[in-house]
Amino acid sequence: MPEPESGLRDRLVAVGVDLLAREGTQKISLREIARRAGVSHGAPRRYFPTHQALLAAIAREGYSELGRRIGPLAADDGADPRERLHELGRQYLDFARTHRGMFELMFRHDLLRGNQIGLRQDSLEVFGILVQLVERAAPQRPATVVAGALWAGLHGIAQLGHWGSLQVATHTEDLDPLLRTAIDAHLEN
Amino acid sequence: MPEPESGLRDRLVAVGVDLLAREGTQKISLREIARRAGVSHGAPRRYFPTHQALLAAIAREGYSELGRRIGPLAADDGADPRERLHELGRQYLDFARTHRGMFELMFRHDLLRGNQIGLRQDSLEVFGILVQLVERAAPQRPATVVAGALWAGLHGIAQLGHWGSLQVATHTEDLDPLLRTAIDAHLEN
DNA sequence: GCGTGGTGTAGACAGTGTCTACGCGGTGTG
DNA sequence: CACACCGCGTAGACACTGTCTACACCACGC
Repeated sequence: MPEPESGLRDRLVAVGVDLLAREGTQKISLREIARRAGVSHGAPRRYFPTHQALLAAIAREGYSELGRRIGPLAADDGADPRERLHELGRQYLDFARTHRGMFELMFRHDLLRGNQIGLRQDSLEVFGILVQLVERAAPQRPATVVAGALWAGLHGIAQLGHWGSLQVATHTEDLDPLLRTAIDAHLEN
Repeated sequence: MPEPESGLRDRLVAVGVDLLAREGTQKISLREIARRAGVSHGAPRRYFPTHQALLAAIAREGYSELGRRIGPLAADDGADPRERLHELGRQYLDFARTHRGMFELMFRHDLLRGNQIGLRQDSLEVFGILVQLVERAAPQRPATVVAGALWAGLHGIAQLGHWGSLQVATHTEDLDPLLRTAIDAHLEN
């Protein structure tokens, strides 16, 4: 339940996030969100021109949460950068596992056609942290390319792993060996 | 237009594939497919208990097409297995680029809950080819794990790359450098 | 010749996203 | 003070969706 003291806009987003986490992707229809927020189905239109715009706003909350998780890992204390990357990967996979609906929503292609600016920029912020860590862990390699390939690997592990396709590779639910393999591969040379 | 001499079942699938390629993901509703096949909206129900079942059948055509593309690469003539892997990667990315709707459909999570057997097995067939090539290219490493990580990387590049998120890493539409980085990383050591 | 079953039609139903017209309560201005 | 305005939300319509059910039609076997 969202706190009652806020504008309807924020309440709709909060209800959407909650509903998405609790009941899954197919429940977050415009009308259902409005219903749970206690308003009529036309009300959201004051703040979001379309259903997709509301979904995009909900997805941004996901990026924000993800950034909150892995942001601190960019801090430049003395910790081993490679271990940091491992931790980032674990956080990424854990987020995808515990927030499946949100994770799916965050990378829905159709959400971005109308919302090029917001969502893509949010994801770039996350990507920036990855680049920083790669720069420190493997200074001799082109950081952005390696970080890109690494992110792709991470994302693929999350996507395919929680789908069940990779169980034949790992013979277990645990994706950590794959994560380790991917990170080691990209940092080795 | 599909050939007229076939059962309705096959025609529905063919129309769906065509419609998906031509007009995108949101156009392949049950009723629209039925309309384009020239039958009433209730007809598909004779062959597919639900809309998702029809979509799953359409997705299987995608796996079949993908297998047709990369299947020949498993042939054991004298070609360099690493170059073979490159070619496989290019085919994978090209397929994802030229069949975006289909690619998206093939990995939709909600399609698999009701169709655990079919779709997942199709994807495993593709995975098997990858494992064979990895075995030949890097015999000293655990093939299934490396192949899994590699597939994840490939898939992530396709997913994120065609989304635009990775343009900051490559500064171009060309995903080949990323592909090369990923393959080299996983085979090196 | 007559049931019978496979095949497709057609209508109903609840639900969806979008659009439009309408209220209602406050704020400011003449 | 009266009045117009305006932000905010309501309510109904519309076309569309997926699913369910009852109903024709037509070929086939008894």
